Amino acid sequence: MTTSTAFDRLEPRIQRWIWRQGWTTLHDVQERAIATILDGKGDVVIGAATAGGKTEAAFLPIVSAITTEDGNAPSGFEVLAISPLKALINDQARRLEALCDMAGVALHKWHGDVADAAKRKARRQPGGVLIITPESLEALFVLRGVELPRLFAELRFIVVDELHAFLAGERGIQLQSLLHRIEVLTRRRVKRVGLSATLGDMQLAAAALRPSDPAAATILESRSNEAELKLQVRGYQCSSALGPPSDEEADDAPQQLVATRQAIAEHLLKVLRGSSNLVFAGTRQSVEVYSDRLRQMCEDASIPNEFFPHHGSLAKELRHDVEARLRKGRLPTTAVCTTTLELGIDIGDVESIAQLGPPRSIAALRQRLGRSGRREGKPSILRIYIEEEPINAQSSLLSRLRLSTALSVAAVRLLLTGWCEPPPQRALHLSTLLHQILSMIASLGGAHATVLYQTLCATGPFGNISSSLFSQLLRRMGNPEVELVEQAPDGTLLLGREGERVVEHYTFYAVFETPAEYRVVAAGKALGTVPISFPVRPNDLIIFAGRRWEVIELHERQKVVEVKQSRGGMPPKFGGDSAALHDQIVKEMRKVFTSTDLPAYLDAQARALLDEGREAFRMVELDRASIVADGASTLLFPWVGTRRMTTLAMALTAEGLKTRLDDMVIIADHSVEEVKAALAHLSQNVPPAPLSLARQAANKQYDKFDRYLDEELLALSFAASALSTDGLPELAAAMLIETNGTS
DNA sequence: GACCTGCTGCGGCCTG
Repeated sequence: MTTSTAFDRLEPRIQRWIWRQGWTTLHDVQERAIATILDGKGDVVIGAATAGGKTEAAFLPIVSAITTEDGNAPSGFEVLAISPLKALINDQARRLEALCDMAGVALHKWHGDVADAAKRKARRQPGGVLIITPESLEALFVLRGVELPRLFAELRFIVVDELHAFLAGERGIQLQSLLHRIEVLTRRRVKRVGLSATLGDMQLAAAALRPSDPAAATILESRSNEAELKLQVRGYQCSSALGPPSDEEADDAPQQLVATRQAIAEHLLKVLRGSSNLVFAGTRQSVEVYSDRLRQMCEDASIPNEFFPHHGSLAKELRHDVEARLRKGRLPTTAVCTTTLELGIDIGDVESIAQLGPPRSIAALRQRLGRSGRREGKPSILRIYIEEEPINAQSSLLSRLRLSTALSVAAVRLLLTGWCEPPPQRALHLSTLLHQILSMIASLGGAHATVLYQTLCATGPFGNISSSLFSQLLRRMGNPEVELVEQAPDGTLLLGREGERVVEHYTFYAVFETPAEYRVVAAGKALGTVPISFPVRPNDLIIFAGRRWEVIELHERQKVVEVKQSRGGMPPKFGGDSAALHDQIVKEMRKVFTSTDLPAYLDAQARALLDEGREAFRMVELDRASIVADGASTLLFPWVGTRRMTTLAMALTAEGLKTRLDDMVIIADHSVEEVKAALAHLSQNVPPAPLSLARQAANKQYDKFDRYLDEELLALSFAASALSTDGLPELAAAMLIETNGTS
């Protein structure tokens, strides 16, 4: 440690803690973070891989700074640390305990599972570090508004863990709003430190950390070398003659799909057995199918099972068992999982990653890849498995294009260039703004409209809300049909009847919606939850938690499904929205089709599939045309992402066409000539306003509090978040030119 | 045809 000047600047007790860890050097990013956090005035973003020492990089200097400040017991929290998961708070607290202890700094964890007594104690004697979820912080604002100025009077640092998890979505805006409201009540700017995975442009992380002044942040990225990448894309296209389909699935899935899954499962068993791995299956249903199949195969071969399911609808205990087994690393363990194992939960290093089905987000793919090859000298291993259906002369063009194969190749090409999606463009977030208005009124015991606007919009994170739109929203909230707020004679806004009902319920604090569910219980033990929308009746057979069950009883009132072990069954359908594709990925797919190289990372079957796709692409001259007749309908290939596809389809609808949307294609129930006429009109005119397109869309309720908005507010919200008419005439024109160019 | 996250106060009962 003799060469480290950063080390010398730490408080002696912190230095002693470092010695005690047996560390001989500090990571490069830790060295730089110590200097930057102790010196600088501004914010800091620390970017490093999972387990890259980010937590220590932030907390060594921060704890050092608050110990040296004064010897007296503080009368308020000095550090506010926000984390997106309860499990991460527990991990974090475990890692920081000894450090804080040694430095004489208090450490309080605070989330829904923390005992009431500990929370009361923290409120009575606030000090040191508070680690908390956004929802629990929200609850503090709503329930303890009067105490907050005292609790945060001595605040010196705000740390946001897993900052990248807050980049998109309502939860991120909620967090920005809460942090801003803290600075409003303490009347000073508090230094923010964000800890993030290194994904794409780190300036975007700085903007999420402090939207009002991203330039004030210093960005520190870990310089650690990335591991070598070993990569394979494996194609599967089985006819029904191959593989023994399991009898139970045969009713639901086509025979060849069952055979394909069998072939993929056999390969997974062969290459993954004996080591620890993660298999990202894409959907919870697919997790259930594969983990059940793999367990069955182990049993049939009389070998111990190493394959376990992990997804958000499984009971906490079951998930913890899998995480602990991976972390301990004594037994070979493969988790078949959804995005639940993408975030920084400590599961140690794994040998390889498998991705079932084409990746739809490069950011997520990079995040997954970061889970393997972390040990010195070990490569990252990624296998992508693709299913395509058998084709014949009658098959549709969309099947013959082998879109899953092309998408996988496009994703790998982008992964290798280092590109990844930026977070989606800023939306209006009216649902969360409505929530924050209610929260502020509850917290302050009433507030004037100008204070709300000033705090949340003029200086806060809802900066793209005009004062007239804000008034429109407030009027709606005060509408006698809605009754969220009412106005006192002096103009102060108070909670209305419905407002009180909503705010007083404990479900108020989270800004995201969760569907109603049944709990699944076997012999008194919780297995997890299934959506209410999934029909279950007594005697039904289901696959759940990687095993097979029979439903004994359905307790409708308690929302409990009782099951017992059984044979056979179907996995539940969990539902969900479809994922959006970014422009860049679809653009890259077109390049994959028009180029001729066969990358070495494709196996023989995947090469054959890619060849077939390219052949189909050339046959209909998609390299020169974007509009293809397909029976009575016409297919449009704009080669743009979901957002611009949606906009184009809605613009065509406004031109009087009947259209449907697929991933890569718009299907119009019209002749090529009619489609061309509509495109020509779009290309020659000022694009329609997104709002007027949005007004014709059905089902615009997406977010938790959208149910309180009227049609016009919903249309505004939908237009801002789902549509983009930028370059629409040019897109229409380009599609026509290419098409006409062929004649 | 995708995924994930989170939550308070209080009444009632049991144990030492």
